[in-house]
Amino acid sequence: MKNVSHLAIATSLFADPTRAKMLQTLLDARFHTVSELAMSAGVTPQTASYHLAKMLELNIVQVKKYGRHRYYQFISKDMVPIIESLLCIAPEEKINSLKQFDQNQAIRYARTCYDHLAGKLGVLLTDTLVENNILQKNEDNFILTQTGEKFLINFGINLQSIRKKRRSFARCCLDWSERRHHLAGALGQAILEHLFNLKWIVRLSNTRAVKVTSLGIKEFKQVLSMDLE
Amino acid sequence: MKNVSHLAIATSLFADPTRAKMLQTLLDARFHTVSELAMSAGVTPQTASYHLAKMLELNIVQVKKYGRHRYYQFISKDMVPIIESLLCIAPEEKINSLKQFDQNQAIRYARTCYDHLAGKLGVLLTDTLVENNILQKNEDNFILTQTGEKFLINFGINLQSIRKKRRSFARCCLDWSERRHHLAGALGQAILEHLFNLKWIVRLSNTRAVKVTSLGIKEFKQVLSMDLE
DNA sequence: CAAATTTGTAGACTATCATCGAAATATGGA
DNA sequence: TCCATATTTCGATGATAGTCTACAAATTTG
Repeated sequence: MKNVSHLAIATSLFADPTRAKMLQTLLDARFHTVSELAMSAGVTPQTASYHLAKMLELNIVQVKKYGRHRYYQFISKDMVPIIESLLCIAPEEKINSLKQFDQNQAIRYARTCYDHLAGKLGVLLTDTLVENNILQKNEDNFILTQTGEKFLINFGINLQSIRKKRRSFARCCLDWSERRHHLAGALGQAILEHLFNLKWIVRLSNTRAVKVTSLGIKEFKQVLSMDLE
Repeated sequence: MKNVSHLAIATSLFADPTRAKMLQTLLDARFHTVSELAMSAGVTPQTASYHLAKMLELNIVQVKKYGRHRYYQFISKDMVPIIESLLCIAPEEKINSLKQFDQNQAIRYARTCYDHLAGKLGVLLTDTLVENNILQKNEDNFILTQTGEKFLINFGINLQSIRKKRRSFARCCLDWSERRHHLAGALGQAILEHLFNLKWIVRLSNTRAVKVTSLGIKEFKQVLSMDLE
């Protein structure tokens, strides 16, 4: 290969449909085997292996070996906002089947954006926190109000340990499907984890979409006045 | 083309070395002709024309016609942080000639990041504004202090008109060459424009690198205590 | 009006990349 | 130890994209 612009090398990672599918699968922050990634991308394990070798070479995934299984995961969260912002400028995807439509709707409704909640639910939750004066929007960040501190402590969030983390506390993340901001950062991560622990939402297999449980529907309404029905 | 991931479509724009070069040229926010872009990318005008057609189709550039010249420019600033963040994950570029080394140094030293100042100088200026209590860093934003308001008004910045703009006021932008933040947003734009107007810095031909003038060296030192020698 | 310049289009060519089948390697289980 | 499973490697193949030459179209200049 000739002397090539490094921008092209970086983006060529995403510029193949198969790799793009695999990368979006990896956005659920879980470990995935070669076979799983092959299935989700609709290619053979040989093809998946070829692509994973490329991503290893360019240091965007890491691999852990357990017996004959290889578990792949993103090396760093830095990829996440890049991928989300690339999705913001991506053209609309054509839907060719009912299954694809359902999957698309599910992803748009509620998904993990690596370690925080995104989609319609993520944006609605963020809006609700702002409307209830728990958070205040300030350009590309959210500020936690005093009212909000009380509420979150009461809700079960350990603010002290979150504040110790060396990362953005309450960052805005531009939601590609809603084209508005949802809450990211350490607080976004803590809230997502807490929602899983409370079982208001659950993970699904083979997708980074998440499902609101019956309990969740009830509790979102009771605790946050969010009507999800 | 088969049913393709929209992420791949979006990123394929950047994933070709020629297009990547053209896009980085366009990052200087100026209009460029087909011939200019062809030259900066090292291809024939026909090849440049082919690539520009693709970018037009995917709505990232706009074209204005004046006689037989076609002037291309980015449609939106939204591409800029995406490109900068992609450059953050890009591998280091190999330097094969002294000229390339000089160009690389110039770009790293001081460049326009579409409409604000980036590079070593951009980060140093930002640091200086923070150290002198003109700005305060707050996660992904800067806050203008009262001291800072007085300073900037005195410096010749029209804060009132900037505040009216519907965009981020003083956003952080991650500098790919320094791997630290420089000031972006409406304030970043105003300061860059003002530095051009004061002739402390000047644009160069065929590059988005900017040059600090002799006057600029003097004034940066006198007004901001920045030693650029 | 002819020549020059800029840009776009068509077609051919080349290089590169992604794919899979077959086979090899590594590991686990019976 | 043999068989099964997961993954990687190799080689072949086909598809696609980017390139340039040649030419056409639009506009400007002399």
